[in-house]
Amino acid sequence: MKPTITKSYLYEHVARIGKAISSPKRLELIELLAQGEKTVETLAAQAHIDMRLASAHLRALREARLVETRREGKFIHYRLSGPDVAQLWVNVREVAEEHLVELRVALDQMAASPDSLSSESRESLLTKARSGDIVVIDVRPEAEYVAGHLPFARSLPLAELEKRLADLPAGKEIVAYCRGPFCLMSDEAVKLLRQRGYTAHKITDGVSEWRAGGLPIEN
Amino acid sequence: MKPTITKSYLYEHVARIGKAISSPKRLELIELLAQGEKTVETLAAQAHIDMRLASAHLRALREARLVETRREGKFIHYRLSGPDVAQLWVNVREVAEEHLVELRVALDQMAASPDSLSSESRESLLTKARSGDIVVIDVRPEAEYVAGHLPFARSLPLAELEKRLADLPAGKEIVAYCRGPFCLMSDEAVKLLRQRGYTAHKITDGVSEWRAGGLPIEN
DNA sequence: ATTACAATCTAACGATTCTTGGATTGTTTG
DNA sequence: CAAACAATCCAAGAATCGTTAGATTGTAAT
Repeated sequence: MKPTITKSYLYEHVARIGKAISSPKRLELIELLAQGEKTVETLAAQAHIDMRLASAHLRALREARLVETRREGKFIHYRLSGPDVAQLWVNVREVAEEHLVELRVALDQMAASPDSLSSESRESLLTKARSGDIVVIDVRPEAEYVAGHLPFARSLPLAELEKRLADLPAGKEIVAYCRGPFCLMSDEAVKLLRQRGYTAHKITDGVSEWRAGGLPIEN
Repeated sequence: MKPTITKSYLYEHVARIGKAISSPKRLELIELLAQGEKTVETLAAQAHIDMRLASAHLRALREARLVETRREGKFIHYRLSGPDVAQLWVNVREVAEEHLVELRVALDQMAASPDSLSSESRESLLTKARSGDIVVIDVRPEAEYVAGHLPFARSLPLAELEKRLADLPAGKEIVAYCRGPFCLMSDEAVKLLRQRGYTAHKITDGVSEWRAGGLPIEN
């Protein structure tokens, strides 16, 4: 039996996307997947949830066609079904930041600790990084760096930062970034670097925000 | 008692936006409000739902801060809280069209009846309208035209089209538009015009899509 | 004041959704 | 074949959501 094509039939399908992004856990999974393809296990670990719960949420995302899967041995790798999905996540988050006061104060409160370079434009950061004036470090897990990173950035995962401090030039200004405005890894990195006498800042942009701004991503 | 600022607290707020757009009815209301501010009564009528149900859905949208209200006598006018909300609607709909096959076939089936100028670019349409090669008509209710319309378009609501046919130049090509890809008013207008011997086409763009494409809106 | 009417509020039912626990499938390795 | 393990499936209780009906609020007109 064919579905009757009414107006409400069309809206129902769009609402499937809305339902998919109506759960905090699923949004977190989408943000994690925006950093690159991951297995259910790593997704569950990084979102701090049970693997069975992660699987259930991923099922919902897959039914809304926002994610796709690929089997490799006994692992199943999930990925976003397109760059537009990461773009949608950024878009929804920006609308939330614009209109929900509670969210804005929470973000301000977070950003208060290590001052971020919010004033700095993306382009000027790019030219400074190109010229070598600053060193841009990607503090996410290395796998995410490999999947795509900001131009001129080098990988220096937060977990290894302490033992790999020697890799960093002494005098230069360090700029750290991670998964985006909701991610705290760059804050921790900046805190650590300042304790060791470095001049360090963070930017709130992640790869998705950078790409949404129309700027290039290296691979 | 202050809310604890955890990661999940942030995602919960973004999910409020997701929840707001997870209902077909609410999406339809958002699309209607994207055409301009409206009272609860007109919203209920145009969405073909009970006023009390419309009120309940509008309440949900207001709690997610996607709409705002203004009282005028015994009427309460609702409007989107910003242009970014209309943009979000377009964005979500585009993601749905991209990934949900059922939606795409339904749209194709609809667009089959009066062939649309999908091939035509927005810019070339704009230049043809400016030069007077074609006549662009806005077949939405006049109030929506007043709230904002495509450049060089004239208002010719579907309800009045039949008695105001004399307003249209005989030889020229007519291009009709309405609220967007989900709206059928332009299809009906084209059907009527062709029956009367006019050369008529439709474009699926509405004001929101036009604006999302970076093009100007007159007022 | 009384009436009319737009809009909201309250209550309640059925239908979903979220989450957890236990069982099951599918693949690799010994 | 058996054991180990990633991932899914299934079932069930708690919580939330969508919808309808009736009652209520607030403003304007008579």
